Amino acid sequence: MLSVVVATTTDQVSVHDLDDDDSVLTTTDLDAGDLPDFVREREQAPGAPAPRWVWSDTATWYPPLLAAGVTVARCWDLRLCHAILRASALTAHTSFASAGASAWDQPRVQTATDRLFDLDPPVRLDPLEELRRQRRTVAAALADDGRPASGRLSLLLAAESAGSLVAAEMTHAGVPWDAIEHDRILTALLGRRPVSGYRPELLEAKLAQVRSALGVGDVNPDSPAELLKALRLAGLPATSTRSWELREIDHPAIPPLLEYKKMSRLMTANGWHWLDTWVAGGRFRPVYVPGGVVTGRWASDGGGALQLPHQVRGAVRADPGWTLVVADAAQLEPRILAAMSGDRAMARAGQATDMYEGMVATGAVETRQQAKYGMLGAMYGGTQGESGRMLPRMTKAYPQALALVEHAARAGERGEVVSTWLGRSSPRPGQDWRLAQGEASGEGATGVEQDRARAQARGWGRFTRNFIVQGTAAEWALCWMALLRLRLRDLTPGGDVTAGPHLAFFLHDEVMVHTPAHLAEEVADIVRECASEAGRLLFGAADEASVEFQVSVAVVVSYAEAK
DNA sequence: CACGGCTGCCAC
DNA sequence: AAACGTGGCAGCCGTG
Repeated sequence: MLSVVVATTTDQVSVHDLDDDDSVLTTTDLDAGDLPDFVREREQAPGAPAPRWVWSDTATWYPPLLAAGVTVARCWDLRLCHAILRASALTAHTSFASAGASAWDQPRVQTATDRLFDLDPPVRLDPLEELRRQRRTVAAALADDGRPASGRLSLLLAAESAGSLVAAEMTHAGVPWDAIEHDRILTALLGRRPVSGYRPELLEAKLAQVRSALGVGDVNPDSPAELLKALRLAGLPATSTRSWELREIDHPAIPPLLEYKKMSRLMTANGWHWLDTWVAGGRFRPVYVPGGVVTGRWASDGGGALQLPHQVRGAVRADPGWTLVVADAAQLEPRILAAMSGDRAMARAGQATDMYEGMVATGAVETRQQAKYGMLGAMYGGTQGESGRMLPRMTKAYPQALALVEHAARAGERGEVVSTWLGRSSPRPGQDWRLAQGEASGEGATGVEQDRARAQARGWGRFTRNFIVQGTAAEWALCWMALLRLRLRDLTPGGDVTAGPHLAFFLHDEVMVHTPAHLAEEVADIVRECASEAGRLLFGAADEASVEFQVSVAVVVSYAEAK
């Protein structure tokens, strides 16, 4: 059963219940403030299956429900699904793809005009019409070979929508954060918190070492230009102030400088100011942006949620009586490549707990390190170093897998679109790119222009090569979380997600569940089961040729203990 | 002085 | 070891 939520004015809502052909059975008009109770009743109605709530945008509708202690089992996020369907190669032949841009193509953030007229974007949209268009478009989806492809696309839209629920619920729950422990970490590494505008004691001392080793009194180490000048004046052969370059230089100023940079980075990115800004009431509440990355990965907005440095992970601590179940999908992208290419030799390696060891065991390479760099090179398009050297070995051992990524790279070099396993498609290259390609192939093009165009083409090829793997890995992760979320929900009494085990953090191929300690082992099993099930959901029933999606699970009090 | 480009480093 | 994908973010620095 689909229930479509429509904002009729800023404080009036209509809910349309639809039958199987999307015609309206009943309509209920409500004050917006009565929506949480209405949704709660529908979700908990005995005997009736919970509806799938269709709304313009989970990020707009769901947080107020969560704040009122109401959760929903399923939804359809029209804005996120719209974006997928507009760009997908599977629906490129439909009127949905060829129509001009509409309000549904706008980003979610309110425009100045919306605020001026006190209108939320959803008020000006017609979710019911949009739903019908999307359903028709999915039904018309066709694969490359002309066969119907609505199954995969439906799964993608469901997974994307489930992801939007997970994102809102995780922001609502927050990451359990021990501010006292965070302060302890900072104080141990940097010295006590200084008054603003000053450096903490240990950082200042480190800087004094740098200055004295360089024989300068006042260089500002935070200005790359000034620092580089000082380094060169002291006779160091530096061409930049990047740590990896400085590491190669043998000079007494280098070790303290590298330490200074590390300390300084910690203070500016995740220091006391970050703590003041982002942690409140023992929770870090990042804002996740589902679909925020072209490949389908999530982005984040504020707080740097997707780059939590290992240095501060000790501050992520379960509540008393609770524990963290941290699960990491092992070698996710190589496994994804094996599964989507149908490469049987690579799939065999992918049945091992450690896929890179599996590649060694099956004789493709000699060492785990070679396997790792070889795979990264294959997926990123590396040409240099160990990656480049391993490429012929990879191609020989795993011809089908390498052919798949090479094919994607060639398509990108020609400016064509590539798609993930479930049908999310890459953007087309920008106008500058196309212009450069056109000019380089025309008469009178200089060698420099041609070289630059070729370099740009190869660059876009590396993007599309990586897109199909990274994007499909993101789809697997969405399915993993969607399944996990529903299983955890069954263990949680009442409406509030934080009353029982719940997802607290997500990072591309890793999830964290905050759970009452006595349920930790049960949760760990569920996490593993959902990983396998996500593999079957995407790639079909398990057989001897299928990849096993292994996860390493740690039951810990502090995030620093995981991995 | 607001803004955007650049540098450098963090995560996967 | 160094350069090969996706991002966020702080601070610097030039520009209008």
